[in-house]
Amino acid sequence: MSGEDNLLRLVEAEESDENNYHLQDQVGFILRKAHQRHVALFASHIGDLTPPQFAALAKLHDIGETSQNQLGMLIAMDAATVKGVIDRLKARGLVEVSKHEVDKRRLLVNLTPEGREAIERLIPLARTITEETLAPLTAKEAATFLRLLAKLA
Amino acid sequence: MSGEDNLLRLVEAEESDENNYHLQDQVGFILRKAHQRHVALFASHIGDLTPPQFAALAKLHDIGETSQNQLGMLIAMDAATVKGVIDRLKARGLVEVSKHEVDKRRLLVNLTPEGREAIERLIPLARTITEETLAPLTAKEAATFLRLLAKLA
DNA sequence: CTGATATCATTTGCATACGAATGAATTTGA
DNA sequence: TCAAATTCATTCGTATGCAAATGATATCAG
Repeated sequence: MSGEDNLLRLVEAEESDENNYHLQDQVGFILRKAHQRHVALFASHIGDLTPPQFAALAKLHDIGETSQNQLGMLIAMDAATVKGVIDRLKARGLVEVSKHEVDKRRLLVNLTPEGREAIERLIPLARTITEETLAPLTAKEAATFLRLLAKLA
Repeated sequence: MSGEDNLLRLVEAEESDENNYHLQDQVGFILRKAHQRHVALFASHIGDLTPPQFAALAKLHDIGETSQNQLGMLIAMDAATVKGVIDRLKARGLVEVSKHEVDKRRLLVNLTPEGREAIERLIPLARTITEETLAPLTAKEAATFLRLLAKLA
């Protein structure tokens, strides 16, 4: 096969690195898969609560009563999404809501005693999930990864 | 304030690093936010296609006709999810489906000419999206990040 | 050859996730 | 002060994402 033939093959089959788009190398695609893996790990340890539900309970445990909107800000959910999450936690008796006395637009959300018991029981499991998610990395790699990931988020 | 008072405050308020759980430092939470940011960037450049839809078209462009199930494997979607994605792409005329002649269980999926035109037009935009997603990192950091992220995914 | 097993696709149900529109309440600014 | 702009929450529509159940087809094992 001549050099021209090789060049022709490259061009026609788009095999050169510059012309060929590799989905599996794109940051967005790998980010989506890494996120999927984490969610699956989470579900394997905490089957009756989703990561967003856990995030809501953990944040309420951390900061105490707050408005639904403010909670959404803190756990990176828009208003429509946080409403659904809180509705489901409320239906299960893990949070309770009340009207803000002064600002009647606001809906205050707080843990119930059951919610507090649940989140305190689950936090150790969450630490395990974090460890397992990072298990493919060495401690040093994990620290580097978290630093860079935080810059992207 | 005495030393005992300080210790007491630490214990009661759970302010020690070991007792306090910081949601915003957990890899799962940051992973979710980084993914959200990428999806938003994607939408700002490619408004009429979602990342999963783009992934399906890009993979079909890469490997040609394949079964719906096989495509799902390649783009990390379960059977139920990939069906919805393909249904919507089909409704827009970007892919077409046909029965496998031998194995009657399989549904073959392929790009239409319109789908091919679309994905070839969009791939340059996807490269830009990848660049913008990684923009907070230096080139060296981005390479490190992608290497570690791939180990997690 | 045939019953057990496995694979492919579909459907249902539930849970994010977000844009857009809406209504109620509050804050701002001229 | 009071009309305009903003904020908070809700609702609707669309799109993943996955578990579980189901039906059709194909493969395997005895």
